[in-house]
This record gives sequence, structure tokens and C-alpha cells, in this order.
Amino acid sequence: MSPGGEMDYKETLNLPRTDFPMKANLAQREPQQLDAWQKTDLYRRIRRLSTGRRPFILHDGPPYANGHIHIGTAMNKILKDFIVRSRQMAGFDAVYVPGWDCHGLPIEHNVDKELGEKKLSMSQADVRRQCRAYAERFIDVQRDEFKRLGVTGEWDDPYLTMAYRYEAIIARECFKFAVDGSLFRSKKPIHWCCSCQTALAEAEIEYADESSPSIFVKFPMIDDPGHLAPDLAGRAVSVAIWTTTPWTLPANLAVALHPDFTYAAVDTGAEVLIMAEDLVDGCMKTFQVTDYRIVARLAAADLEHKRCRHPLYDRPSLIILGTHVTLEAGTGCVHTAPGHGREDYEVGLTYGLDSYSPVDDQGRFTGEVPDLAGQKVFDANAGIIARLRESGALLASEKIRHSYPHCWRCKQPVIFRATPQWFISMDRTGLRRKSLEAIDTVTWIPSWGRERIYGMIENRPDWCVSRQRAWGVPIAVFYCAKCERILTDPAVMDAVYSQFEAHGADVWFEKSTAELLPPGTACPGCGGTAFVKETDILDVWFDSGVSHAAVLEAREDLVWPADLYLEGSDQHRGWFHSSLLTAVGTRGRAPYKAVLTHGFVVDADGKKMSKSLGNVVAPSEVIRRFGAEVLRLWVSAADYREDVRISETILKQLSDAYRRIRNTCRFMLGNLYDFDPAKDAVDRDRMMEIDRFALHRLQELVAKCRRAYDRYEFHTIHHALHNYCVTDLSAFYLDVLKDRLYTTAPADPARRSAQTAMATILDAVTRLMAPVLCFTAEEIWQYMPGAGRPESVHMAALPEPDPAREDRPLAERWNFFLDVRGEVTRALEIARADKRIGHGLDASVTLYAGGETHRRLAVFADQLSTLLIVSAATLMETAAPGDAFQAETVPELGVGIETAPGKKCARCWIHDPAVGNDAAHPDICPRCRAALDAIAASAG
RNA sequence: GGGCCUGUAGCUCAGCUUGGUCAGAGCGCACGCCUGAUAAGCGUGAGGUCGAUGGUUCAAAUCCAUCCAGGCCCA
Repeated sequence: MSPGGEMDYKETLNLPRTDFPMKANLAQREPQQLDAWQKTDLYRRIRRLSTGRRPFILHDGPPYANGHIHIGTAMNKILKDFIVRSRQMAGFDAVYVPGWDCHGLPIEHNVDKELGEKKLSMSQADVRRQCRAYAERFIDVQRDEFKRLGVTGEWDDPYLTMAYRYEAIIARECFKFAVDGSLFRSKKPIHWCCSCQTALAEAEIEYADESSPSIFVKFPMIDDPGHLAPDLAGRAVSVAIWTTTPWTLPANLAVALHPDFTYAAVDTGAEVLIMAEDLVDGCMKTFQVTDYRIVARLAAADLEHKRCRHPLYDRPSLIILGTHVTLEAGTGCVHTAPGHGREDYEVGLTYGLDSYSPVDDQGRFTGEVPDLAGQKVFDANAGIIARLRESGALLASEKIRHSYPHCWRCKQPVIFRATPQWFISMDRTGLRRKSLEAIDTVTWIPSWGRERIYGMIENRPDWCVSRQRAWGVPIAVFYCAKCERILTDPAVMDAVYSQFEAHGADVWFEKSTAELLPPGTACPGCGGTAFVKETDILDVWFDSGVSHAAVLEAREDLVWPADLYLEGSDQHRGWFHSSLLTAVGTRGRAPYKAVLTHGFVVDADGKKMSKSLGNVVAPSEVIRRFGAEVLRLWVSAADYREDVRISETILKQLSDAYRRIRNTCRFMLGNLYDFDPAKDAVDRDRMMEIDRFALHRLQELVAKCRRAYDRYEFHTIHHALHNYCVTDLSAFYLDVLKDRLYTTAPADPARRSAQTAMATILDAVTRLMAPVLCFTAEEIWQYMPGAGRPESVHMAALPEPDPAREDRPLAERWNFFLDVRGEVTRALEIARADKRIGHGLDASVTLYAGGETHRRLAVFADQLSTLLIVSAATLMETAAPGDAFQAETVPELGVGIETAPGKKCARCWIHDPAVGNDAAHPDICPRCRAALDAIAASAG
């Protein structure tokens, strides 16, 4: 023994030992972990392990195979991963098949940009090949990005909407709608570029200023409004309209009024004009009419269904009502040509008006308008205005500059033009009604999701499934050239779709009608033998909408319907919607049992992310700086049913939380270095009370987390777990345990009791965190003591709530003690501020307790100093002296703080008057002397 | 403009269904302690007119209305 031997005594302590690193180094370690899982084929082993278990199917909504993933995509996939992993660990066979949406305009658009002029000389099949290659490229990019997030699933065998088999199923599902009569052709106005002679999607439209005519035109009323206002009887009454597209007047079928506006009949002397009352003065100025008076006020509803005469042709124009009418410009009476305007079309539908559009592909009037036939529509404006002026129908004519849509490629102004489109009817086969019924068989989480989708399905128009594009699955039907009847012969069409399955949908474009149809095919309606092969492609929402058929139904390891769909709340209009319609339309049922929605990722101020605001957070950047684990923790901490904020502050906070959880586990690992559960574990009834209390608290944590996992409420788990680590473990249990763990003999039953509790806690906490902190849980798992555990935490089960660990009376006692402990720490803090003590072990505490408080504290009397981590503590029933601290939260309690008597034991640092009594060990206390003896005995 | 949703301490969340211990937790921050969890650990403390304004009520973060801010989807 060397003199002044504190160092020597330190050697006799059981201080924590572990190679588990304090610093996580996530950005480096995570990829290594992923490699290791890949090498050991963990995913497949989990699958094999789960054979025969009840399936739980979360069906993946396919992201679009374009560009890198963004933070919202990352959140969505991470949430799905939490669910898949937690359901798996809860005892299900949770197969997860990720997918990609591969067809559609954005990809075609980008390929167009890459190809430039070259595209013009390429066949549609060539363009489609380019698109396919483009999609494949980004599938690989995104797959790597998703895997890096720690998301598990069938990454080697995902579903792709452009897989041949999938394309065949799309065509087959579409055909089902043709067979049952839901699919029909009708005209609808779309953006049309006359110079490119192609339909344009919204994304292909650029807005630019353009100079247009601005004219006011009279529509003389045919039906005499005299009965509405006596002053009007027998007068020449006209409705005044305003338009900036005179060339659409030939297609005029109606004049729309707003149902809520008041309309004025204005006497200008020679005639009476009808317009919105609020706009009268402005219009009169434009018409250069100075002498006028309002002779009557009319409700829009009174004018509805009255007829005007078309200003150019001898046909009526119906007065209708529509809420799209505004008072911002014009007369409050809107010239309506259902074939040339989106709103005109919508309102026209409700009045049964035709989508009349006498304009051809090149933007020239057709023979339906003999006087203008062959003229380009923009060139026709001047002539039309001249004729209106001649006939006296023109009230005013000027020029205006306004924002007008142009073609993204040729920069020419575009027009709205009705062309034949394919629709799926919402009502012919009761699709709307059946879908609404199906909505109520689904669990919507949060519950308002039901209202949202219900309202949408209730009010939506027929589904326009036609797209005049190249990259997609064709609406693979033939219709009779003579009578337009769709060929619904199942045998004939099945043969076609089988070719899709073998060669992809490309065959539709590569082969002629004659090659695709067997010879002698005749129309069952009119006997015609000429058929038109439809070349429009399907809306991509149809592609992803039938994933329930192409994935859930087609794959052996999946089931129909899915247990759950999980996407952002925008998908009530998107995938949830299209999936519901296609499933109800063909199978009469919703394809999902439950639908869970999450909000959107917004910045620190709750604003949406946009490049122009510069507030975009890239997942790759978060991973690089904090690690995927922190990103996952971020997802777990937020209540994702609302919008989720992300910011530097938030990530920093989660980094701190991560470290706290990690270090708490590290401490427990460090104190289990010599513990083998098989040999050293202590039976629960022989464990110390505080250890049983810790297990009781663990039981509460497990119960709470299991409930939260079942409800997909991950933020509850995050808070509970973090709080448990911080408050229950670090601040109390583990702090109190240090003395026992370090100073007693290694095999002392008291120490083994603590280690048993810690091993139990660590095991449970690691399993609980595994679905969220998939990397860290695995890392801890590899350091945990004992054998017989599954090789990977992800092959293990979540901890089961264990009622045997529950001990309410014990918990009640200890919770009361914790209140007392809080009072003592306050008192100690005062003594510390007074410089009377530094470390708690410098202090001796006296608790002055009366009545009930004394009775409840008495059971702790012999362990007070240990639990308070002070050198001495005494419980007194006498009244507290005047200088004692008066407790606030516990009745009848005073706390006296004195400097601890005796010298500080060199080994355990507790002050004890007995230090010095032992001649052989003059620097240590009797308790430590006994420990040394025990160590010597077991060594000898 | 319409439909659905959100707004509690600097941050993440409880509490709101069933009005009255409802103003809470953890983090962060400030200050202090420890140096045998140490690029760790412990303690104490300060912080919110519950988005705003009206209303219902004996009583409202909690119910109602309006407004403001924000999000998604439409127009």
C-alpha cells in the first residue's frame, strides 16, 4: 500500500467499462451498419423468421421517379419505416414493397428538354424508350437515398408502374371500366397549341403579357322580361357582355350571371341594357353614354333560363347562373362558350350545353361556321368585331394588355379548345355512390380525412383519364370507326393485353390495328369492320390508382385490401382518391382498411419550403451534418398529423436528445461489463425496492409506448423515452445507483440486483427505440451482455408489458419520496449558494417530519442518505428549527442541512466519523473496508 | 373566393372530446455543483395575457362567432 493512496482505492472500485463509443459519428457509422445488414441479408432473414405470422401490409404510395428525394419524401418514408418495423416487432409479418410512379408528363417534359430538336425526328416508341431510361436512372438515385435513411423493404424487388406486367394490369383495369360502360368519349376544352398542334398540360403553359381586343357586346333578349319589371315591357332589352376573345363568340351558347348579384336594367334612351348593378357607372362611361337611368333591379335567379339571341347567328343563347362570375371587370354577365373555356365547360355541363368548338387542330374555323371557315381564330377577331359593329351589337371596343397563356416550347399564344377525351363516369354505374359508401368502411386517421375525401368524391366531375402525350399506358381500346362503339370482346382484348405483359405497352404504338386485332373482327353494334385504335394515354393517377391490383393482388406475399395507406394530406385528392375509385369501380370495395395522413414539412416559421424563399432543407444535408438517425428522431418527435417544422434549432435539439439517450444507454452498458444475466440475475422478489421501483416505471414506459406504436403516435414514444432516460434514469435511479455499483464487491447481491434491473431496462429500452433509432438500437444490441438473444435487434420483439413488474403501492411510496427528495435538493442548493457545501456528499441532512409525512418517510429511514446522495441523513419527528428549510410541496416537512461530520472516505467519498478507526486502512470507512475484505475473499 | 386543417413558454410536445387543482413536461437558456457516465453527470432558477377580438357562462386555453397568420386541395 502506497501512501496517500486514493489512486489505489480507485482500483478497487467497479467503475463503468465499455467500448461503446460516446460519440456516435453517425454520418460515418450508418453506412457501415447498412453494409453489414446487407451482407448478412438481414431483411430476408426477418422475412423467413416471420413465415406464417399474421400479415400487416402497409402499401407504399409510389413517389414520382424524377429528381432527388426532398425532405417531405424522406419524412413519408421514415414514417412508413417506423410503422413497418414496429408492426414487425409487434409480431406481424410486415412485408414492405416500395414502388415508383414512372409514367407521365414531368418525365416526358424533362426528356423533351434533354432531347431538344432531336425529338421531332424520333418515333413515339423511341421517345418512350428515352423516358423509360430516365425513370430508371432516378429510381436508382432515390432507392439509394431511401436506403440511406435506414428504410427497410423489398428494395431489390420494388414495384414499378412501367414494369411490363404492371402496364398490362393498368390496361386490363381500364378495360374493366370500358366493359361496364363507365368509360366514354366526350368533348372537353383543353389547352391547345395551334402551331405545335398538340394538347398542353398546365405544366407546359407559360404566362406572358399579350395585347387583346376588349369588346362589349349586346345579346338582345328573346324572352320579354316585361313581367319582371313593368318598365321593361315592350322595350328592346339586351344583356351586355364583355370578352377579350371575340373569336370565341361564334361558339357562344350562353350568358352566365352570378346567382348572388343584383342586376340593373339601364335605360339609355334607345334601349335597355342589363348588367351587374355595381358595374353600371363604369360601363356607361366605357359606352360613352352620359344620359341613363336604372329602371329596374333584377335578381339573377329571375333571369335564369331566359333566352337571348346570338349577336352573329340566328340561334338562342341561354341565360345561366354560375359562381365563377366576378365583378372585377366587364359587366357581370359572362359570355359563355363551353367548348372554349374551363369554367364555361363546367357550368355548361350543369345546363346540359354542348362543348361546341368549331375549330380544327391548326386553330382554324371549321365548316360548321361557314362565314369564317378556314380562318385562323386570332385573325378572325377583326372581322368579327367589324360585323358586330355593323349589326349594332357592339357597345364598345378597345385594346387591353393582360397575362395570357403561351406554349412553353414555341412561345405562341394557346387557345382553349374542346376535343374528344375519355372519361370514367361517376354516375352511370353508381361509382360515386358506391365510393361514398366505401369511404365509411375505412378508418381515417385523423378522422377529418373522411370529410375531406367525402366532399371531394361527392362533388367531383367525371374523371377525365385522357392525356395526349407519349409517355404512359395507352387507353388500350378500339372503337368502331362507324358507330364509335368500344370493342369489348374479352378474348380479343385479353390477347392484346397479354402482349403488353410480354413486351410492354409499347406494342400498342408499334403495331397497327390490323396486327393487334384478329382478322374478321366486327363491331357487334353495326357490323363495321374498321376500328380506331385509341392513342391517348391514361392519366398517371390511373396508373398508381390501380396499384392495389398490380401489387397487393398480384404479389403472393401481399394481401388485398391493404391494412394501411400512409401519405401526405394532398393525397385525398390524389392517390387515396384514384385508388378508391379504381377499386370500388372494379371490385366494389376500398383497397385499404385504414388511411393515415401526415402534414407537410414547413420551415421554422411554418411557411412552406420553396426555392425562391431559400428555406429548403435537403435530407442529404441533414444526414451529412447530423446523421440519418437524427433525421429519424426528428420525424418521431413531431406530431406529424399537423404540419411539421424543421430548422437548425430543431435539429440541434434532437441532436441533444439523441446524445442523451445514447449516453444513458452507454452508462448502463458500462456498468454491465461483468454481468451475465444467466448467472448473476437476481429474482425479482429478492431485488432491492428501488430496483423494483425502476422496473415498475419501466413497465409504465413499455405500456405507454406499446399503446403509442399501435396508434402510430410516435411523438408520444419519443417524449416518453427521452423523459424516462432523463428524469427516471439519469437524474434519479442511475445517479443513486452509482455508489452501490462502484463501491460494493462485484458479486454483492445488492450490486447484482442493480445490474439485473439495468439489464432489463436496457434490453427493453433498446427494443423500444429500435423502430425509430434503427442504427443505434442495433449498435447497443451488439454490446449487451448475455447470450441467447436474436442476432439483430430487428429480429427481436418489442418488449411486452409485464404486469408482474407492476407494484402500485410501492410506486406510490416512491413517488412520495421523490417529492421529498425534490425538497431536499432545494435545501441543499441554498446551502450550496451559502458556500456551506459543494458536493452533496459534503452534507448531512435532517428531515423534520410530522404526522402522515413522518409515517410515510419512516420506511425510507435507513436508506435516506443513499437515496439523497448525501453523507448522512436522519429522520426526526420533532418540529423543525427556525433555520431549517420549509418544504412547499410536502406538508409538515422541514429540512436541515449541516456539514457532514467525519472525514471523507478515500474510497467512496462519503464522510464518516469512523474513517480513521481502522489502523490498516486509516483513509476509508468501515463499509469500504468490508467491501475490500469481500473482494479479497473472493479473489483468494 | 370555396372545402379541410393548424396556431399553448426560444424549441418539441401534454392539457382542449366530458368548461372549474389548466397553465404543465422535457429540451434549450442563466446560475451553481461535481470531476469515478467527463467533448459526460447533478441541482436550482427565470420564461407563456394558451394567435387576436367579441360572445355564452358564476367560471374558458377548453364551447360559439369573427378576424389574423400559416398549411393542403380546389377555383
